[in-house]
Amino acid sequence: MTRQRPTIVDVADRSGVSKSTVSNVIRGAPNVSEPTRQRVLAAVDELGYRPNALARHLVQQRTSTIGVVVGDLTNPIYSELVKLLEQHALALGYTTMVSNTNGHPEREAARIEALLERRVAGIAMLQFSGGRSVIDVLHRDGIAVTVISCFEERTDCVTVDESSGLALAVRHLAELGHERLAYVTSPLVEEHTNRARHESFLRECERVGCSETAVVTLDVEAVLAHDVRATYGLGRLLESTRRPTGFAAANDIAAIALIEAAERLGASVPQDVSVVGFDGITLGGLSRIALTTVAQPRERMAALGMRLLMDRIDGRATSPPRHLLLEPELVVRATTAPPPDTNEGGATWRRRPA
Amino acid sequence: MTRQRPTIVDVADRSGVSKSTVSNVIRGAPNVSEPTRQRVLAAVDELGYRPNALARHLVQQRTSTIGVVVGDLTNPIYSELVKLLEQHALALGYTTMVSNTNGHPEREAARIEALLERRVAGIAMLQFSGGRSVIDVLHRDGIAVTVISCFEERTDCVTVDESSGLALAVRHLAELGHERLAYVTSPLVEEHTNRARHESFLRECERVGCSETAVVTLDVEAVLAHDVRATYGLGRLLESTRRPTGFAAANDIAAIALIEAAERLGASVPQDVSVVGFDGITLGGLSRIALTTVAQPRERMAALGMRLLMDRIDGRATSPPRHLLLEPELVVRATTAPPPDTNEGGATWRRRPA
DNA sequence: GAGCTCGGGTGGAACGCTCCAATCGGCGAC
DNA sequence: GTCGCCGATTGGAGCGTTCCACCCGAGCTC
Repeated sequence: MTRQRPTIVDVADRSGVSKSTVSNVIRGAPNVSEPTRQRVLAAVDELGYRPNALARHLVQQRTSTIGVVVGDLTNPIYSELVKLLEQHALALGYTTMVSNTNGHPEREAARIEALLERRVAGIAMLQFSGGRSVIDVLHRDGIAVTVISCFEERTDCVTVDESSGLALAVRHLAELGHERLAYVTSPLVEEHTNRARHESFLRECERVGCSETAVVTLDVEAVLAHDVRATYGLGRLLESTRRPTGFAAANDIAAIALIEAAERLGASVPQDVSVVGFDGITLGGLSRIALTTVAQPRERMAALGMRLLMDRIDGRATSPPRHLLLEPELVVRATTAPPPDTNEGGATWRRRPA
Repeated sequence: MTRQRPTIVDVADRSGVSKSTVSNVIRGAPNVSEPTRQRVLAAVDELGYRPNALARHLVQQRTSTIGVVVGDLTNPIYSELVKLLEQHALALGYTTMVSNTNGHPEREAARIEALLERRVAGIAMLQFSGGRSVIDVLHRDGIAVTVISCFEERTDCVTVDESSGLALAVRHLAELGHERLAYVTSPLVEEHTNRARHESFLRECERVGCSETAVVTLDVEAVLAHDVRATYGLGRLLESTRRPTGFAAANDIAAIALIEAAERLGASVPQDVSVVGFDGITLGGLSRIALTTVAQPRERMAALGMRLLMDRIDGRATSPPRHLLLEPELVVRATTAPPPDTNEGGATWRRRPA
């Protein structure tokens, strides 16, 4: 730590050229004779010189860093998306700076501020913690933004068609014979997205002629932490004689938490209760889980999202926001089945004694 | 994009003070009179001024960014660790820059290079993709480094005591009556770590008097993608009459993949085969998985790791690397049971016809 | 009233780079 | 022999900050 880091002039001195020439060599500019190049490269090596990106970016007035803002890195759908985005960014010569907001609005605002101060070239938002007001901040700044995996009117975005996604889920349940459906969500699902998905759920319920619906909000973390209080609400719902038999979830994690909670309450999935997730996380494919779900085309979303962002950064795209809507796909596995036969006089399921 | 971003001198001009005073206000330096402060703040607001961290960091010769290098962000244990690390960093006034290497050595080298060019204050390594040679690069650079969740002699590190972890797993299986054990790993587990865990496994097997051991290497991604070829090796092993009945895995994901593969081959867990994981990922607690595992104390690891790193960054810690060894904890759930009774003449399990 | 202190404020030299305009030496053409 | 010409090389301004040394004037002490 004592010794100073070598700079471009140290390299210049050592190789007997000007700093401009060193710069030319480093940046691979043309018009540098081969012998000079070699001499410079040798000096770079001997001194252990490493260019300072801060200085470079400062003078160039642009960075090659892209900010990625995500609400919950722990949710596999997001960690997978982040991974893909990083891959694409890297291929385009950019580095990503991932910010996890943990669902805290203040944290989100702070992280975005930090990204802007660092003059990132663009920002990919995967989720909003503090609602859409952050969009105003970003707009005012004039920075390139792309929203991925949830719809946003005012910026470029690439999402799955949520209403058709929920429609797939509801129709699947209806076709199996379910007549009383419920929408499952968690506090971690951002409000706006949640509302959109819930509305789509209701709309499709109406369309298939299902008039009885319910909503379950599960505290996913509490359920996974085996906190019994987290299942009270669901327990009450499942005890009613006209309990829902089909559940469409806002995302796979909520669906998995629902299965966990339901089974802990003594109901079996899919015999007593059917569950459809939303996202298509890899772990849902495990045969022990075998989650029927509405899968999002992650690879395409990441690729297209990065493309939109690049278009903005390069100024290729102009004012009107572009919205890309992809088609989701229903993946039928083993958490859905026909509802229990209720003709024999009421629910077949009985709450397991505590 | 057309208008220039306001700089500190724009603010100075507008508020009628020098740029030094603006700087003092922004940085919250003392010796600024209240009226002046207000005037400057007003100008900041009107112009939408946002300080440029690049310039600041350049002149200060240090950044408030910490690099986090991780092999596979998709593995829950790592995404959870990254999340925790980011949280701690944020609390200390630092921002993290997460780099996923996807297990590619060249990618890892490139990402570390990018971090160093950006003059990060320190680097937290969660995993090595290209082996430990990167440590040399980091050492030569003289940057603060802390390795978290895998042991590294030459730098500060905080890990779980792997040999005692594997010992817990093996002893648990032995106590249940298993006599033929196998070690399960995947190509994603970094070589060094893998070797250490395997050796610990063998050592403890010997200690408990189990002389028959085997190794299974599962391509986790292929198993999850339902690629039958990925289970061939395991199938052959399970067909042998002296097949192992207890499996200790290098990590939870490998354990889960083993369960998946075994069950697809027709074996039941834990009736035919017992499995112990390593990591303690949250999803392992789902009752449908109920993975018996050796849990790492993630929170403590992240907290201590960040502390070690900060000590280095602030120059508080001096030369000799500090190694923190935490005790892992055995969490017994439902993937382990006594071995099937083999006294009745051989394995009870029979391969499910294809 | 001379000398001091002290709070508030300022000028300017860095920080390490890029990039533009300018320079410099051959070298072939006239 | 002089004149462009052209490739290789260089000086220096500037990117937006921080921070140190300095300045200024008001109030205090003796």
